[in-house]
Amino acid sequence: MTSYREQARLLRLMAHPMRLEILSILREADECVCHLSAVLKKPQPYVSQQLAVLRKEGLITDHNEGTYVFYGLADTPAAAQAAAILRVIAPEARSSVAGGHRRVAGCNCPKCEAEGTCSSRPAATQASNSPLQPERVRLP
Amino acid sequence: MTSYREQARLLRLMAHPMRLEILSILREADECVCHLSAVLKKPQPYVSQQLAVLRKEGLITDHNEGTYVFYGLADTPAAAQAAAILRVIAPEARSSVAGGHRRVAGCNCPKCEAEGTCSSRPAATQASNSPLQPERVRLP
DNA sequence: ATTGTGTATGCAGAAATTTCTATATAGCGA
DNA sequence: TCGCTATATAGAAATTTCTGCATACACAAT
Repeated sequence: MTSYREQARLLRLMAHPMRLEILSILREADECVCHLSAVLKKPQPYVSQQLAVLRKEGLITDHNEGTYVFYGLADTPAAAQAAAILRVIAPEARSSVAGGHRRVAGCNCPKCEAEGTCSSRPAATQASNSPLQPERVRLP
Repeated sequence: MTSYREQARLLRLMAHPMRLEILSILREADECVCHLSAVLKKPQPYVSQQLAVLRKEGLITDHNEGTYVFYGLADTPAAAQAAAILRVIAPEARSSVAGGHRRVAGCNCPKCEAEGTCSSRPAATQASNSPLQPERVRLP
């Protein structure tokens, strides 16, 4: 039986808006760091740090695909409990596209690029959408 | 739909060993402050403070019985979510006496006094402070 | 009024967390 | 190789939380 201290530890990991949203996103699909950064509208180092916290506690795992690092829920008892808690506090699916990857402007990962049918082109919304990331504008 | 911030707020309330144990106890039965203080082996002001935190957020409610204040899970959506989370992280009942009150040495509340079959009876507790119970333990 | 008991609250130092900036590492293509 | 991109990490400041302690409050009995 897990002690209250351990249980509180798991809850504390989730008791953070960003980490909670990250877990909520990863519950549906694996995503890369830049994707999370774009969705959460937070600077990449900040997202990376929160991911490191979750990874250190065994809630999520990472795997590389080229230069991209994809994160997903781990296959551990703690992660299973976290998923169960997520189902309790947010039974409904998060994204509009149920159970899938949601393309987002500002992410260049292959997973995002593969989906051609995106309503909003990155170029149109990038200027106003992500002022947190240093903008890399490619001149022709 | 509740935001991640609100959800994280609820989780943070529970992400604390003492508060978690308090909720776990109150899930089974209403208890007075002195009872919780004795069970948790923590000074009364400390317990009261944690109870105040939970009460302020609407997770628990209190009602007076004489000088005693009994706390129990509130009848709010937040409390219902908390109970659901408790069932996830600790499905089994906490106390040996399932679904009931557990007498504890150091608590003089009428609820504890009513149960006569206790292994350790505090010798110096002849303080007849139970206005609701006619049967007082009185020394001649 | 005074005493005693149960409970609530305010406060201060300590400890932990949040969040940012700056910088380092690593893979890929030219 | 170099430059670019994606990610990780270190450090630090601001903020919040934890926790023990003293004391105040409420109420009943003396």
